[in-house]
Amino acid sequence: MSTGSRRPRADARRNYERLLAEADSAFRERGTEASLESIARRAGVAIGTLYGHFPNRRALVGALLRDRNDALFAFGERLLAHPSGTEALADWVRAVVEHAATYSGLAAMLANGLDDEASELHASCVRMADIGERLITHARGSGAVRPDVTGTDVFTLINAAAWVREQTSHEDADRLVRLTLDGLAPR
Amino acid sequence: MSTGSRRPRADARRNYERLLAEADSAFRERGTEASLESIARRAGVAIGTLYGHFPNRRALVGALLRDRNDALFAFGERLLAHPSGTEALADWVRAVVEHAATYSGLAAMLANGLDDEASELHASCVRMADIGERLITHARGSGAVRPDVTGTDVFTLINAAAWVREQTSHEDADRLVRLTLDGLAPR
DNA sequence: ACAATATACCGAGGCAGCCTCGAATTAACA
DNA sequence: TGTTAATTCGAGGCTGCCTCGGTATATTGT
Repeated sequence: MSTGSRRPRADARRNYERLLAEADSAFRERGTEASLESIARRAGVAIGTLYGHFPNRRALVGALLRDRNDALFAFGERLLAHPSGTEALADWVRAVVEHAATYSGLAAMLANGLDDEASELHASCVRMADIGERLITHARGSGAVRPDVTGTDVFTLINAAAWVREQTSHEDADRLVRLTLDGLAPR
Repeated sequence: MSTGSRRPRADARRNYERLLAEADSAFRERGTEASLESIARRAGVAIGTLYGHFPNRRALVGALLRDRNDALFAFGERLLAHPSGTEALADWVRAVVEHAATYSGLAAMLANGLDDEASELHASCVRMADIGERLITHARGSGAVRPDVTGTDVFTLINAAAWVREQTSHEDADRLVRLTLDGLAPR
């Protein structure tokens, strides 16, 4: 909210943090569609203040995800060195599904994030897709994956599984992942 | 809206039909979350009238789906006689995904319909799951499907693919279906 | 044709949520 | 301690959900 060279105001910083904290718990409890007004209320701040810090819902979600995303990407990079391409791929899928499960509604935001250039989450989605792509290449090297399978397929599977997990259960999502990953193998 | 033994009022019947027609086009254009007030407006009817005919959104969707559901189930029953269990299963999955794609948001309603006893769509979901179950058994007979694959897996795949189709594209959904169906086969 | 009556319609109104904007406040700095 | 730019506040306009009491009218029996 500042541009000049002054030190950022203490109240602004405090409110920013409070908003993040309340948003996190609201999103965990009620999903990414939780009321922004109630978040502001619980943070002890007027609604205008919330909008001052975060122009829209996506910005708020994006800010909350930044750290977690970094950790996730780091994990993905490490997986590229995994001896088994198949296992690395499976671990990646499971990790991202787990990640996407923190807030219900997140799967939809991620699925759309790839197209929507304007989104804060766009960069993260691109990064995720890229890691998936490289893991596929890696797995193909071990001959464990069909030649026609793409990074998009992995991204799709991840989003689908995350959504299933939101809608029904961990177990159903896991079964879908297992079955589909099996489907990736050459016949 | 009537309980007695009188002949149903002509205006009521007319409004009912108009509401259904407008709801159908609104849901096609804007998904199942389209504004009910705008549907009433476009049907030339007051909002209270809409609620008089359909106590809630689910009832409206349910009424719209009734015919299509019947056709779908009939198709499913016919598939049980298909010589190839695998093909029958694939055809079924594709048909239901197609069906669920008519309104965006429908995939979520179906995914929840299985649990939610109160829902109008509950019966349809049960029926769909049942047909899936029988098709799996059928396919297992031809040795084309692993013994541990369940009807729930099929239901999950269908919902997931329908959702992907809503969110991204026909193509992505198709690829997910193909890959996962391949994963059902014994190794 | 005309009541009588059940049936259906209407739409104001209460509630919640989104988002904006001008006025009021206040932290940082000199 | 005054100045100033940054930040906060919250009323208000908008849309949408849903209910309910009052009103209109289609059907029926005469």
